[in-house]
Amino acid sequence: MTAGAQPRLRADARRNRDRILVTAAAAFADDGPDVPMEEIARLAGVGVGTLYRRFPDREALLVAVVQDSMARALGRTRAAAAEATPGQAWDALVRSLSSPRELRLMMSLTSLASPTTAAAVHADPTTRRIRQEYAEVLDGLVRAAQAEGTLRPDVGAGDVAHLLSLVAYGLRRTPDATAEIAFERARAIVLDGLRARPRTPLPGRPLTTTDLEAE
Amino acid sequence: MTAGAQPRLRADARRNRDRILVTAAAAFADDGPDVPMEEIARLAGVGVGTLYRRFPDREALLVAVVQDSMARALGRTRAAAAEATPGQAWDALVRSLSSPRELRLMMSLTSLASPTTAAAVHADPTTRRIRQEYAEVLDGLVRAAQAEGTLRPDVGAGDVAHLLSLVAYGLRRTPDATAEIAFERARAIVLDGLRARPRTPLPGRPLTTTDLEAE
Amino acid sequence: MTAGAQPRLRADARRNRDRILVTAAAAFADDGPDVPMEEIARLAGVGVGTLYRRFPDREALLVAVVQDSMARALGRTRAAAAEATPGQAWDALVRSLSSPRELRLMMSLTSLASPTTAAAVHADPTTRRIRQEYAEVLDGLVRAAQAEGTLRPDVGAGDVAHLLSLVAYGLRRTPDATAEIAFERARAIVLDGLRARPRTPLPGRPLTTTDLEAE
Amino acid sequence: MTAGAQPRLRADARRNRDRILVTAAAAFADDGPDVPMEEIARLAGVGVGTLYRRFPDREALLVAVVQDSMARALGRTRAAAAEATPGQAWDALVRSLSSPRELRLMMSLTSLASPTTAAAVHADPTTRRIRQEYAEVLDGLVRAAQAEGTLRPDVGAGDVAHLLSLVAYGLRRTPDATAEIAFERARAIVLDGLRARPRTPLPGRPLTTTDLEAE
DNA sequence: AATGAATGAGCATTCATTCAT
DNA sequence: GATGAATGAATGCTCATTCAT
Repeated sequence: MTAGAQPRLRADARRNRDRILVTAAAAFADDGPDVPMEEIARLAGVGVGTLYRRFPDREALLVAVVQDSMARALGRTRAAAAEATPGQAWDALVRSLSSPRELRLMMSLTSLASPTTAAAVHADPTTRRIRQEYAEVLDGLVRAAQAEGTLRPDVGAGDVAHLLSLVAYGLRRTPDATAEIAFERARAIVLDGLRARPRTPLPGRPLTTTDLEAE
Repeated sequence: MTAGAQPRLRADARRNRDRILVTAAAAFADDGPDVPMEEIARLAGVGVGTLYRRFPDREALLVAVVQDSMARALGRTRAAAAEATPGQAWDALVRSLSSPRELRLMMSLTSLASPTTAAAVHADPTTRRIRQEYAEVLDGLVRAAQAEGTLRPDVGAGDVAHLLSLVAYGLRRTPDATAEIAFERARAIVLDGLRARPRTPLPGRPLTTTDLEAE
Repeated sequence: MTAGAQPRLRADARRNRDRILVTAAAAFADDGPDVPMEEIARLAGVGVGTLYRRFPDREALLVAVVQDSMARALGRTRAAAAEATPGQAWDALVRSLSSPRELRLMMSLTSLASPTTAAAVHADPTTRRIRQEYAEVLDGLVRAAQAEGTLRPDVGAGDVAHLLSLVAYGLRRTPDATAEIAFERARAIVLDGLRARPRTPLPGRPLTTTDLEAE
Repeated sequence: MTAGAQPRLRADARRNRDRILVTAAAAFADDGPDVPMEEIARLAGVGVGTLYRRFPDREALLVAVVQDSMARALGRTRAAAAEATPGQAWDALVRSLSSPRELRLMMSLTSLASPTTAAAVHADPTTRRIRQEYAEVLDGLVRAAQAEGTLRPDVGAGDVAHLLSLVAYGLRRTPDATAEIAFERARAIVLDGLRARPRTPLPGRPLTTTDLEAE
């Protein structure tokens, strides 16, 4: 699932690396890109030294987490595209956004970190490659959906990616019923904005501003 | 302009306070919620001591900046609502989102700062009051727009606020032509999703994923 | 005595700066260029923060100490040169080496620190200037001594500086009677090697290897 | 070549030990006594584990390197003494200083390392023994040279050793033509200071201070 | 025996905040 | 009131050393 090119690690080292990655993703998601490295290590149940042996500094760790996250999102989108029977591109598009926490993590890590770090993520070759492939898959879906007449013809894959990531970003950190609903409603409205013709009923009931107050 | 309750400051002190507030807003917007206090002071042309005399700690400063920002946004929305001739509620809604950098700052300061700080912003009474008034105004606009048949009837002010803030959030830190276009297109699409019936042509040309890569 | 160009410090800050400089010189001399910054701060009776406010990092501190030391040595040599009545250049040369601990510190800090740091010391403009002036004064003394026939004509100021610093380096860290004698004897022998003609009796008694064992 | 008392190692282990020793000597010479153990291991082409199996800690390694170096220097001096035909003690003395990098390494490792380490080197029995034998050989040469009238009678082996090591120390880390010349000139001057009577022409041309600036 | 992974203590440095001038 | 100096807690990172594979 990961995209690194490490020459092959000893089984236990591999296990540690993975544990660190998972823990770091959660920690970043919960506390932002500045969580103390020591806390990540503690949560992963390893010493700081181990953390630093695998990831030379915070930036490297962050890049790795983003890579992992992007790779997973790419996998999901690819799968959705592959399953799409002819005339079902729209559904594939919708499904490609179906587990948005990944997207949210990517976005927040990329855009909230220091400009330097953001640039590092951007410049990383593996990251570039994944983004590239992601763009291709999405582009295919967009054209197909436009061909089948479900997606409005005046948008591009960039618009779609932008909107989808914004919606994903709307997910609050704390998983919470209202947040979930707010997310689904926002998704539906945006999809409606993207759709070529019809209009679907929104789930749940209209949200009040108070609904959003719960953090 | 500000919403605090300071007893009344000497003219120069007042000037200092305002300068700090403006500088801090810019600094937070540019470098995130962790800019060193000393840098803010330097940029504002005062000593740290002065900064701390006005704002007992970073959190207080942040809260004040958010307050200021929200107050301004509320003012704008209120004005838009007031000007709205009957049958023009939709336009008022659109205009209420017309200077989105304010919104973006509010959002990022509120949601990106540490959970503790976010909670502090949330709990602050002035902040609560402004949010409350904001909700009322927005609610009025929403109902009016739905009455006049321009806004879909199954959404609430919460949905609208949520979506508008997401779109605002999409503005990248660096002001950049593509980012601007991306923002306007996203806004148009979302508004289309919100609109009761018609459909408007999007500005610019369809974005490719590559368009978004710049930054 | 110092060569910095600070715009003028508050009296207490100045006092602190000087205290840090003196303490650091002693600490470097005793424990080498790697003494913990915290220990230097502690010895100087200030917090680490204060140390870092004056000297942005270890390298800057080291450079400042070397500068200070070199400036002092230059002062001494200049004074010796100025007092030299005609025909007394040799004595001036000898006196310029009369408080060699300064020299020893300079040497060890310059040559024992990491190559990077050594380069930094070397590149520092103030350091360059002092070295330049030092070279000029020494050169004058060398020519004068050769003119008066006391210094062998086939050496240059570079040779003299090299030898004097080596001899100075021979001083052990711990001030100790034998080390003192060893230093004086070595100086006498080297001066004899440099002298045009005569030969002077060495002070003290012949040293055995055992004498040098005391560290 | 080494002076340790290891019970007898398997051939490959022996090879490893020697390789480590040689590599460590070079690394210490190049980067000072603080080179990371891991780097030494890497340079020697072994794992850290192996390094630690042979030398329980950094100090032990350092002591071993110094021992090796001293043993080699002793060997050379002994050979010089043995070859000395009657009336040639002076030349033997001179030749004993002929490969000074060894000396330089010994010196810097002994005197630049932390006081603790220096003490350890000092206290080590093998080291003591070698130093003892070295003192004896040197002492013989000194007396012989004084008997044949080439060495001034008022110096002892301690003086000679002190001066020779200082001169050796003058060699800069980077091998460099000017440094080489500076070393040779310094040696000649010191020897002149030690010589009973005559005076030899110095090699090369007089050095300027600028000559020494390189590095 | 060799390897290289894991550990954690140690040190450099930064920055929020307090306080003397 | 303003200033900027001093403080020290917090955190990133390195590296000697130990130990599982």
